[in-house]
Amino acid sequence: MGRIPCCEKDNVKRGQWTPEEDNKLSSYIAQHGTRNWRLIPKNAGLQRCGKSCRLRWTNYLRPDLKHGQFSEAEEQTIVKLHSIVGNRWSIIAAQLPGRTDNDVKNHWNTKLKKKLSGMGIDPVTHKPFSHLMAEIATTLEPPQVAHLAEAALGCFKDEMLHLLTKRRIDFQLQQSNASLGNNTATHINSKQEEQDETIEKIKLGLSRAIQEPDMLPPNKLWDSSGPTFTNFAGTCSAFPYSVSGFQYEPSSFSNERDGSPWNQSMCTGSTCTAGDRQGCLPDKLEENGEDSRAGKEITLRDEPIIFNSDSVLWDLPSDDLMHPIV
DNA sequence: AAAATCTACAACCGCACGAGA
DNA sequence: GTCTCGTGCGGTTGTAGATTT
Repeated sequence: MGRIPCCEKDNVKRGQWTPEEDNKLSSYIAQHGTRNWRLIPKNAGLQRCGKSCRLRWTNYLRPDLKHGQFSEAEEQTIVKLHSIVGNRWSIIAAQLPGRTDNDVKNHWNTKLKKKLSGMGIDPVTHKPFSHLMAEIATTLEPPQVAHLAEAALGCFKDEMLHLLTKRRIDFQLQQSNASLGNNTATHINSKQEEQDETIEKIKLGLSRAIQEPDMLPPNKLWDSSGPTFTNFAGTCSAFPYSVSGFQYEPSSFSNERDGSPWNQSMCTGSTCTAGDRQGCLPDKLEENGEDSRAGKEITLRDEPIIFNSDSVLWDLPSDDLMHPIV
């Protein structure tokens, strides 16, 4: 037997809410509270489904909501928490006062994912793409590695060319050239040179990541004792360590023990070993039982809850958390 | 100026859970 | 234990406005 619908779909209005509807809902809730969502539309004189009313209230009308842009601190919190809990938007939103899970989800999907990708970081694993490639490369035979490198370079090249030829960048280059008194021809030449140089740097960085044996110990790819992404980034300046207006905040990820800003983010991946978990976080969180909903205890496989009031959430001080994640 | 494309965000949908009968 | 109901959640879609061609 299927679930009965929450309302008769024929009789309810859908789509954008009007200011009048917002007023009706807000004033009804101000008087009567949010006790029974199924009854609220009827009693408030709205031709909406109760679920729609609940969503409208929780995501938009609630007086404690923030409606402005996400601050850099909020973005960093989202990135950090996402690297730990994944797409558990309600958990992430609980740490951001005035933000809803829908807000956080939308912001992640529209902006943060792209920002991370633009920084060469996989938004799913939170690992640098180059290291993912290198990790894959360790499982391949040398001829296959060559093909992989070719394919990766193709992707990088297309992406970089796309980015570098964006109108906005042209405009910025044009402005800087204009201020130097350069003409259009030199502008185009310098842009082409910059593309070529960038591609060469990508090639160098990727080949190093794949070839350097020390860089990727077979069974402990992200070991804190190994070479760091900082080193890699140092050899490949085209790989953006920070992107205008946004940083992956190496300082807050910084592991005092080895000075590597990236090791902790690397620990989120499937290759993170038990030893690596000291001071970093698990590759995957496992919940007690099958429930993956907010409010449940989150545990490491055999380890105690990682979120307690004294513990450090990565390097996010516990004070930064609005609500303990349990 | 108009069409095409992109972006951001609101809203919807279906599934799952917990509480209570 | 089972069923119903209310609610929470995450994924997806729709769309208005902005930007680019």
